Amino acid sequence: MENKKYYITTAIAYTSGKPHIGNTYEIILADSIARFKRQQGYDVYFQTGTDEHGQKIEIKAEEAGITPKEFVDNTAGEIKRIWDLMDTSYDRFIRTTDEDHEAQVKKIFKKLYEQGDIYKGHYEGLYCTPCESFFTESQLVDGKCPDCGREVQPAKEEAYFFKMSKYADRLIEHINTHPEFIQPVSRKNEMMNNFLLPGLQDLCVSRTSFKWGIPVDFDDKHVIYVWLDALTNYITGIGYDCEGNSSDKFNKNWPADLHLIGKDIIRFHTIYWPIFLMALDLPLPKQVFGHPWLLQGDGKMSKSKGNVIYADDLADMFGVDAVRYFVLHEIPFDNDGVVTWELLTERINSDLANVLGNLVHRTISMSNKYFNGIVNYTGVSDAVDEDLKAVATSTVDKVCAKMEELRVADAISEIFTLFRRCNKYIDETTPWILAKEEKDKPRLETVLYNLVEGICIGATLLKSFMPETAEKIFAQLNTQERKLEDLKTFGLYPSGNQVTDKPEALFARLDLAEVLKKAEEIKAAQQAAAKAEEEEDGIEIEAKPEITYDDFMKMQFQVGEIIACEEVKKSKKLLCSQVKIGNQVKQIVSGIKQYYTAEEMVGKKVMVLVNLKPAKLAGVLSEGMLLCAEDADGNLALMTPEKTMPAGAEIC
RNA sequence: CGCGGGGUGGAGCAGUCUGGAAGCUCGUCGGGCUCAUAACCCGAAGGUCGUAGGUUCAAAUCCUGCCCCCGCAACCA
Repeated sequence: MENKKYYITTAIAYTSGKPHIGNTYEIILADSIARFKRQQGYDVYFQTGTDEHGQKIEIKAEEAGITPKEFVDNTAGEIKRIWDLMDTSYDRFIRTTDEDHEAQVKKIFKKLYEQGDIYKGHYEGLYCTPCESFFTESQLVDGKCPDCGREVQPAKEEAYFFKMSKYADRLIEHINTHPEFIQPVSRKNEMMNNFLLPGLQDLCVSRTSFKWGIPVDFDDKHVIYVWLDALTNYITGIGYDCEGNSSDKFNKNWPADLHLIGKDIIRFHTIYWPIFLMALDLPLPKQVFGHPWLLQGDGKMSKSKGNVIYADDLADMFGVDAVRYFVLHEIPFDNDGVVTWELLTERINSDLANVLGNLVHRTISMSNKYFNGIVNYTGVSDAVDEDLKAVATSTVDKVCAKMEELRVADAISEIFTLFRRCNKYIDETTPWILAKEEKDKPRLETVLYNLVEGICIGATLLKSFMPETAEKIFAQLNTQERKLEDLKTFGLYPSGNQVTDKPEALFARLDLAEVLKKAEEIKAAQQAAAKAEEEEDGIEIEAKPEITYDDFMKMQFQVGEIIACEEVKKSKKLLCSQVKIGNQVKQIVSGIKQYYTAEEMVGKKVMVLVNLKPAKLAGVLSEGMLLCAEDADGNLALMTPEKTMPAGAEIC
């Protein structure tokens, strides 16, 4: 009989830049699940890839002076390189610029249009012609364009929309009758209450504002906008054809068993994607798991802070399996995990070097020391053996149960419980004492045999999570992985087998000070690179339309003195200042809280745009604007007169 | 009242859905051991489970109010 199939996907990564360790987590998680399913005997198909279209890429490519295609070739290459480096066993790396994908997406779009699910409408809003942008009512400044300040006109841009509402009831029904569909379940209510029950809005599925995308084939002003392009990779990648000529691979693998995605895009995968599938008359994926994130210990990752952690840097320093272990272990199930150099070092030293590495090493060393590496089962057992055996043979079921719930971190913990049990067994049996008496040698042989056997069972289970390490263990023990069912039987290691005479440490212990020193070097290099990039390109200057001297003279700038300042409650960025300008005092709210404290503001002489129409910010009235210089990272510096000037002095 | 996540011994987390003796890893202290990567094993100290109420025979767990932290959104004049 053919093995049961299992189709698993990751989200496709957006090719706007190099993925950091948090992005890399997803592929490692998916790989572990895929490998484990294979170990369980499933016929697994594992797809990952890249999402390569969109305005952002068009802009980035232009900045870099290359074509969008060249740009995404670079980043997709980089992403694939990291996926490969992390030893991930995907079957296809799909790119949304792949020909087969593009061709099929066009056809799907056309089909949905022809059957009436997609209709031509228009995106309505207020349009600023010079800026070529739409704005909503709330974005306008004084009823004018927030970018250039000109008049805006009500305008319509032609766009295609997908009729979401048509399928909403069916989707609600499906979600209610398939509680396992959205994981973790806590997300289900969020989707229902926020989107489905209030009623779905039709989704805009085309754009005319940029070109870098798959053109709508019957209307080439339009390109197909992200979700219809990106989500469909899950079916186009395995050979779906909407004209009925789908491949065998598709027929076998669809529907997907698991879409593994970040928790930020659950909505797209549990609402839009199922609805697209319904429109195509295809079955829905069995499960969508929105995993939590791996976060940086010291604030958001940013290159200019130099705290971005990349998988390849980590792999260089610690090895691929150590990185895999860390990210898998650190993210329990539905809570975000944290990555810091300290935590990484702690986990590697404690779990990998001390518990696992040392166990394997000491066991092999003793086998060599006492029996020249020959591992014999002599049958001289003892009551203490029973608990070891019980733990060893029950681990497989525990691991399978955890994996069934996608609790990968817990599954790994179960395996390490076995390794810890083995270490304890050594203390219980004191092999070094047995070795002193010739009459105890048979018992000693069995003790070592039991240890080797326990390690083999653990290593087999470890293989999906740390493939390279498992192989190293098998090589050192001169054996191979087993089938999972065989792990319930204790004693399958061939008696009389010989282990290596040169055991090698699986993981070196790390010195935290040295790790931190290297981390500092990486940080410095990263900051230098970020700075160089900025200097090389200069700061992006977005040219505004030319203005006349009269236009300029309309603006009244004066020196103001901050005579009082307080934080605006309920706002992270706003400070509210009382500014003395000549004989009057104005209240001005500014988004500078992150750069200045209320106390240090007081007494400063600043440059003020005085005749700006008052507006409310976070509910507080603001009657002008404090002028600041701002760099690419958003750092601010107030403009102050270079020589002492009285409050109220005109700036011209 | 924008949305969401969180607050459990010094650190990082599990446990909360399905109330019923507060658990894991690290660290600290004490002990044991010497096969091993100063690793391993045992023991101990350390927690009003953010806070105030409520429901209950029983609350970390259910309900209500409040405080604090972190994302996102908004505001960044």
